[in-house]
Amino acid sequence: MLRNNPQLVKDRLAIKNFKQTELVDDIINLDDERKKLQAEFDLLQSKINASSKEIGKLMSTGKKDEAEQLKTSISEWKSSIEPIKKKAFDIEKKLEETLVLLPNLPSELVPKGFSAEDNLNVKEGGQKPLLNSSALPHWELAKKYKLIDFELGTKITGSGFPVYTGNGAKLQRALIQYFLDYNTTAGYKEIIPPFMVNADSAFGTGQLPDKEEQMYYVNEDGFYLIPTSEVPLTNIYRDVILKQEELPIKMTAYSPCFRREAGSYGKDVRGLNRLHQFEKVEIVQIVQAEKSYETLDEMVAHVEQLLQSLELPYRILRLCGGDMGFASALTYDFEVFSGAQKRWLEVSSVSNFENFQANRLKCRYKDENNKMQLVHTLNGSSLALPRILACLLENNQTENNIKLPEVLQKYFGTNEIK
RNA sequence: GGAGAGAUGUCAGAGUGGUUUAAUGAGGCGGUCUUGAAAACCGUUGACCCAAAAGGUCCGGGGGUUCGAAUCCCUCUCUCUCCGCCA
Repeated sequence: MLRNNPQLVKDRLAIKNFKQTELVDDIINLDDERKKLQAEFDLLQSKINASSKEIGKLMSTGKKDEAEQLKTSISEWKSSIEPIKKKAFDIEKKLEETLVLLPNLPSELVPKGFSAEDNLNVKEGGQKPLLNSSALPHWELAKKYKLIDFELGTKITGSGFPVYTGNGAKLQRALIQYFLDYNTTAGYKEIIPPFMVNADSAFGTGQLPDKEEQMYYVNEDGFYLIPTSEVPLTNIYRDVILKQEELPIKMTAYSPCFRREAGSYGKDVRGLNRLHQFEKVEIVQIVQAEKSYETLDEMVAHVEQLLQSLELPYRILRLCGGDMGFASALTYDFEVFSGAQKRWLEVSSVSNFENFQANRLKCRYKDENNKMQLVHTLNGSSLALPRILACLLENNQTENNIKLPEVLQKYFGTNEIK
C-alpha cells in the first residue's frame, strides 16, 4: 500500500491531520536501499557458505593446502560483507523506527475535522431527563448518599483516585457484574488479565510509542499499568498463528484502568468526569479481514442495546480524523447525557483497527487457500463505569432517593438508593 | 532472594565444531486398500526477506570466538526442581 500508492497514503493521513507526510517518502527510500543491500549481502553470504562447506570436505580428505587457500579468500569476502551487514542493520533499524511513527490510515467513512466539534452525530436515543433547577451534580449526590469519598482518595493516593464506599462500592460491583453477564451472553469469553504489561505488549496494541506519557510506568521492572484491558486482551494473541475456523475470537474483561491524564484541568476533571484510576469492562474481537466492518457494526449495536437497557439518553458519534486514536481506522464514540451537568460524557469507544495492531502483534491466520493473512482487531468499552455512574445518579435523582433501572435490580438488590 | 537444571519445528524428542541440508516418533494433510471406518502402507507437512526464481535468515533474545556454531564463550529473559520469604 505504502509502496504502490504513496499519494493515497498521504491523503488519508491528512484526514487524521498527520503533518509529517514526508515520512512516507523516507520510508520508501529506506526500503529501496534495504532491498539493494540485502541482495548484495545474500550473494556474498551464499559464496561464503558454499566455500565453508568445501573446506569441510577438503579437510576430511586431507587436502590441507587447498583448504588454507580457500580460507584466505573467505576472509576477504568476509571483510567486504561486514560493512554491508552493518549498513543494512542500521537502515533496517531506521526503517522500523520511522514506520512505527505512522498512525493507522482512517477508513473512507471517517469525516474530516480537527476536534470533537467535527465528529459526526450518527444517532441519538433515550429520553433526556426533566430535572428541576435544584438538581444536584453527581459529586454532590455521591456525598449526600455517602457513595464516593473523593477527599479520602486524595489523602490515600492523590486526586483522581476516588474511594467508593457502602452502596457506592456495591453499585460499582453490580454494574461490573451486569456488564460482564451481558457480554458473555453475547458470546464473549470472560478473561481476567494482568493489570500490568511489558513494553512488547504496550507496543503491540499501539500505546507505544504514541501514548507513552499517558501510562504509569513501574521503573524497577519495566512494566506499564494498563490504560485499558484492551492491551493485555489483544496481546494474548501476539505472535500467534490462528486457524481460520478459530475466528472470530470474542473476549471480555473487567479491569481497573490507569491513566496519567497529564494536562487535564477544570470542569473536565470534576467528580467522576476524568480519573486516574477507573473501572471498565471491555470487549475485544479478533476477526477475518473481510468481516471486520460487519463486526464493528455488531459491536456498536451491542453497546447501544446495553445503554438502552440502562435507560440512559445517549448518542453515537463517528469520530473525525482529528479526534481519532493513533491505531484506529474507524471509531464510534458513545456519550450519555449528564442531566445535572447538562453535558455529554463519553462512556464507550468502539474501534476497528483493521490490521494495524495485528501487524505489530504478528497475529495472523491461514485462509482457505492456506495463505497467511493478518487478522483484524476491534475493541470497545462495554462499558466504562464512572460516567455511567455519574449519569445514573444525576438523571434518576428525586428529592429523597435515586431510582435505579430495572436491569440492575437483580444485581444491586433494590431499585433505589436512599 | 539462594542453589541447581533447562529452553530445538504443531507436539514429544535426538543432536556438544564440518554431507545436520535439524534425525526419529506422534499429530495434521493427501493417497492406496475398504461399502464406510479403523489398521497397514506410500507421500507430504514451519516462519521471515525477495514480484518470483535463485539465494539468504531463523534451534529462547542479544553479543562474541571460528573458514565453518543448535553445538564453544559472554550476557539477558523465561521455565522447572529444591530451599528461604510471603497473600
